[in-house]
Amino acid sequence: MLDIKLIRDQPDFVRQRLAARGAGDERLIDDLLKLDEQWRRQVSEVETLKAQRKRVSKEIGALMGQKKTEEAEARKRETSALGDRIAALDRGAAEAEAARNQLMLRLPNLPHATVPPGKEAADNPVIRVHGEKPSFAFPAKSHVELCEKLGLVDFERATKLSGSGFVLYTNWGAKLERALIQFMLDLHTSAHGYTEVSPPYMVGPQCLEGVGQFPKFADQYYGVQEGLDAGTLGKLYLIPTAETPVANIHREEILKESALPLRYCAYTPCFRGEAGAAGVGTRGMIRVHQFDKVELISIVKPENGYTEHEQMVAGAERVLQSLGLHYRVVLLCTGDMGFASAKTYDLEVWAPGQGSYLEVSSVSNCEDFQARRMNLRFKTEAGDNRFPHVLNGSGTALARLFVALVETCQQADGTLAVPAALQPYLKTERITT
RNA sequence: GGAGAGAUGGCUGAGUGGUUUAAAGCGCACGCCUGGAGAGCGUGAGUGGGCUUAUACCCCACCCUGGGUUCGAAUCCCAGUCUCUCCGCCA
Repeated sequence: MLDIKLIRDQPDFVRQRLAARGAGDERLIDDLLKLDEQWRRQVSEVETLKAQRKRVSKEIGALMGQKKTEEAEARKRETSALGDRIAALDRGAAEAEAARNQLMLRLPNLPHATVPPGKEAADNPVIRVHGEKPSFAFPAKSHVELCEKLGLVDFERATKLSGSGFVLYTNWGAKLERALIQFMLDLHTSAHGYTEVSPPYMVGPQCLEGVGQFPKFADQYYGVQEGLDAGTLGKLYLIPTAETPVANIHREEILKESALPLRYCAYTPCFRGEAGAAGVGTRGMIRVHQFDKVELISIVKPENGYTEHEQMVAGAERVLQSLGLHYRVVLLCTGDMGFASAKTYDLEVWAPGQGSYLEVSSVSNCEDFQARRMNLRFKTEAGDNRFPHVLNGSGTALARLFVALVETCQQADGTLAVPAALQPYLKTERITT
């Protein structure tokens, strides 16, 4: 959520920054200012009346105390109409405020000044490249073929269980998935200072609203119903990312300044409806309804937001480096950023069998956008309550990492050479049938 | 799922319709006192919003949430949420 005071004081600046994102949201600013103006007018009017009512009620109380019943009754009659007027004005003000807030919740974050202008993914500049594309003395196979030959994934039976977009890891595939999760958690908690948490996989709608997934993108997530009780539908949602529960851990709290920075690391499965994405990358496991991910969340003082951001990207990169994967870091342009983000880097890992880069991490500084929605604050030494910066980054997402790893590690004989970093977890140097 | 109890400020806890702002205690901050500390004394301190150059003044709202009754609600009425205890079921 943007700061209403910023919108009031610098509407042109806000319009300009929203326009840079290219979604046309800047047109909402006029409506919003109109509603805000209306709300403020009604509030100050109703508050005057409330002050009056309060005064008279006290006088009536005093008269009653002095047994001046007749006078008290007379004052009551005079004031009886006041209540109705207040109620009517209150209702009008509440409506204007609610309408204003609905608009506020639908406005995306403003891009940071260092975000390059652009319309789409093709406009994202590559910031750096790590390593080189591996070359093979044989034709590189796709992960689909490798996984089937080595029995790592059973695509057909996954479909039998849950339809398309689901993965059944089997044997070494399941072990590899688990090894990757544990390797990443260990790396972030021991080397990067994150505290491991294991959150609920179902959350209330307020958590989705808090991070900016609701209300605008409500059609992309799975709502849960308890048994046959349709009345419970919509009370809980399957998390689309660990960001949803973890960033909300301290919602509605006022943290001590000394508690910051807070750094959390969590493994969770992620559930995504991917509505409208049918047919796009559905082959194999590039785009699925359920995947595993290790997520990083930082809550920091605003002045430290962007150094934390760089540090978080470096932490996610370390995962790919340790696994010997070739990747590049991309800075998302204004038109390609997520709703809540002010600045985002994507990590794209090379998948030889696909002949393309796969997005395995997205690291964003949402500045105070989410903190405002969650009403998460910290109290400074001086006693002021301020909104912290909230950052999230994948560290990293599986399924796609699995794909890139399998395709990168393939050998001429169709087996996989396990990277040194994973050997302690898998207790083998080679994955064969 | 059944039965009961409860939800008040950072914490404990009083308050069942009014006459000044939610008593009191603990904890907290500052000051006085002291060589220093403690005790003691004094002062202050919540959150959001409106009005403002202003974190000043003034005003409004907030005693779990949402409705209602009333001139007036922490207090009365209705609905809901959550927590705790016991029972049942259960990994």
